[in-house]
Amino acid sequence: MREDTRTRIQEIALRLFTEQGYEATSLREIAEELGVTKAALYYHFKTKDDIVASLVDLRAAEVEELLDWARSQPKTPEMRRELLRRYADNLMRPRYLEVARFLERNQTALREQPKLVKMRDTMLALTAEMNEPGATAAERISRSLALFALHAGKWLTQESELSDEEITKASLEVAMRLLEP
Amino acid sequence: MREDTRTRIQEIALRLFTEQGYEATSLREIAEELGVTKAALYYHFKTKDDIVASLVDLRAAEVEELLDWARSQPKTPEMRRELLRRYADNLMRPRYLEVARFLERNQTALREQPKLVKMRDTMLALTAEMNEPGATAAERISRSLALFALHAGKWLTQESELSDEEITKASLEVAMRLLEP
DNA sequence: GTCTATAGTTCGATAGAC
DNA sequence: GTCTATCGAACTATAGAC
Repeated sequence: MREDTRTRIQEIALRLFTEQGYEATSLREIAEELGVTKAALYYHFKTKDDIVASLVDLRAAEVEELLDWARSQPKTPEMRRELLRRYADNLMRPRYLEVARFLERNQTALREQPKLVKMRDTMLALTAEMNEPGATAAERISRSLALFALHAGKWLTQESELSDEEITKASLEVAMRLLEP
Repeated sequence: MREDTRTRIQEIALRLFTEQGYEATSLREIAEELGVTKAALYYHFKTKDDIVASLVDLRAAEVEELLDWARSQPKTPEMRRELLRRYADNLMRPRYLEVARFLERNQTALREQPKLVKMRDTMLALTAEMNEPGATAAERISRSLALFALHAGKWLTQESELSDEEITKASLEVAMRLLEP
């Protein structure tokens, strides 16, 4: 049985938005690849922006869940390590990683998307949960960078002979070191 | 005496491309802000893409110079530290940093710009110069991330109460730690 | 060097038939 | 749910006058 059209639109849009950029991808292209006309897309999504919103939703829920968890925990070194582990686990899910990459690459174009603005706030709050009030500038940068290191490994994969697993493991290792005093 | 028009076009384009994105910025907007018509822009630059090329040139020269220097040096820990210092110094120049930010935010839209493709190769070669042949995955990621850490501090500045100097100093500190075994 | 004017194209979005 | 047909608006780029 075939996937429903709505999901297929999301898949194609996600790929094209990531490869070419949001603005550079027209609804005509998406429709053509799906084998329908633009008008059909408008049956499933109110606007082009609505497609993006539906993609953000795929990721936002998990990040917010992670923030809720972090806030329920004491700010200990072990909590920070566990936070990185959980974040790395999320990044392992294929669909999630694809959305993350799409969002990374289209920050400017989507800077006014309300759902994305909210998610950015959530991410910022997440880094805040990794720092005590008295943390130094180097500590703040270092710990924020730790979260980022988990993403960074992924784009190195493209040009490298290393396996996906090696990259994931090594990224987590580097991230963990950034937490150490 | 007024700045020449060509330079003013570059300045306005750089700002708008960074704020709104390359695709989202039309030549009409640039022309309006400059107080001329689109046609005037076409006198100074052959295409919209040509404006980008001229902006990339502002940065590419320094990165290539840095690569040449790195290749002339033995791959020692001290050479890597010195490389970070030089890279951080480059980032301090205002115009250079602005171009870096513009390029970061428009990677997808500009992925086929030949000058940018070349500069990406140069950056990749630069990270390669930071690793011995036998380096582990974690070392490779860590050292590549060190270069990136210098950029990362900059976007944290926006939301922080920290001064620019503190950020720069702290970023270099974090980057240096990423070089350590 | 800068202008007006416009060609040529594409876009997001809608109306209405089936 | 998908189609045809079309709209108004925006875009890049060019031609030619001044």
